[in-house]
Amino acid sequence: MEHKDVKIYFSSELLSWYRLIKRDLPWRMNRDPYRVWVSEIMLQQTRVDTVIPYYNTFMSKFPTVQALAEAPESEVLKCWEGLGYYSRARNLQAGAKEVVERYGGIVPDDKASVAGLKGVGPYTTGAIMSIAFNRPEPAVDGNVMRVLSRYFCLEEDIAKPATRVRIEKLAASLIPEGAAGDFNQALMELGALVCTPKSPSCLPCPVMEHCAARLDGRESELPIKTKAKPPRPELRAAAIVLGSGVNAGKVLVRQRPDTGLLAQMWELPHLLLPADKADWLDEKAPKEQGELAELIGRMLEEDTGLLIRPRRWFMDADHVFSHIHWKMRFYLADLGDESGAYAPAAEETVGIAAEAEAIYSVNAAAASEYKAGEMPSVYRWIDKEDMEKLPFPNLFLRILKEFWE
DNA sequence: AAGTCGGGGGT
DNA sequence: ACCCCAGACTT
Repeated sequence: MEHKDVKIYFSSELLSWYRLIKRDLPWRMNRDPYRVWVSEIMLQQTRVDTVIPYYNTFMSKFPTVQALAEAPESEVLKCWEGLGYYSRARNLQAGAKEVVERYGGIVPDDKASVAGLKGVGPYTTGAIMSIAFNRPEPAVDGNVMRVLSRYFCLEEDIAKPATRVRIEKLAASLIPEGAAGDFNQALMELGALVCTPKSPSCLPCPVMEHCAARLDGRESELPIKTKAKPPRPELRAAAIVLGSGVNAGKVLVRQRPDTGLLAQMWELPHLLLPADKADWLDEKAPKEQGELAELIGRMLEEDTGLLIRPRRWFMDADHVFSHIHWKMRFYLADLGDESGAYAPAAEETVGIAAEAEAIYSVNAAAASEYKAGEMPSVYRWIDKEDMEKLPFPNLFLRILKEFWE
């Protein structure tokens, strides 16, 4: 069969298949460009099943572009809590404000305008233009690169940006007349349900007959993708500081800086330790816990002006981001008097070693993720009800929930 | 081109 | 454990 016919076969069979079996998803209720836009932002690097409940909550809380544009940012972030990549939420709201101010609250049927919105890159531009407006623009995500790599037996590394650009041109050439939205969704639906990353199920595939990778018996070898570097480990000491007096029953939390990792989210106060102190978090070296506890206490005292006394170990927790692996140790602390001290087991050594002092001064200067002069000054005492209002990343949410149970 | 940005589910 | 996910942005 001619190459041209292999392409026509692919497009036509895939489109028919999609129109028969497509899933009934909340954002497919209609083609409201705002609904499409929100769904595509949420779906960036996030699975459909994860997004669905967030999407429903988000749309009921912010049903229109105007509603989103006018909402307090903390409410938007709270709706995004646990979904990850929080800059998506802030960029989405910035985009909503731009649509209100520049386009009268109507998402423009114009590629350049859509592409100019914050958080909207090449994929999302194509998705919005094709799904909401049925414009013949490609929408190439991980699914599409995988499906097309296999069907056409492409051996380019899909981790390279240049590959996506090339596949975009191929994808554009496959769009059937007048069916851009359905076809682009069909490609992704196939990648999500049939042509999956591992062990693709070729038998039910609507285009298996002319799939080059399958005909070569290489469907499980494609696509080719260089693997990512493993996340670097970071050791962190954290504290759950219990309030007293008017703050009895409350815990000290702080808001992160407005840029960078977990920007503007709330967290329990913590401190980065040098990488060569891995044994400090080794449970086989409990004698070091006194030093670690004193360290986090002193950092918090300096930062808050409060007299903070770590009392005992609470729990250890690991959390893995894409590029960092946090190994955390949490201490319970309170606002003790000068006589208060960390209460170690009998065999533990209490006191602050010279080494610990050195680490502390490094951290206070610049060694944590906070640059000098950017230490978070926003501390707050919260109870369980306050926790429901402020946005926390999941790692701290889990600790707080465990603490209050 | 490489690094920065979350978190969870599948295998 | 490792992989990937309806990617975008910064350097």
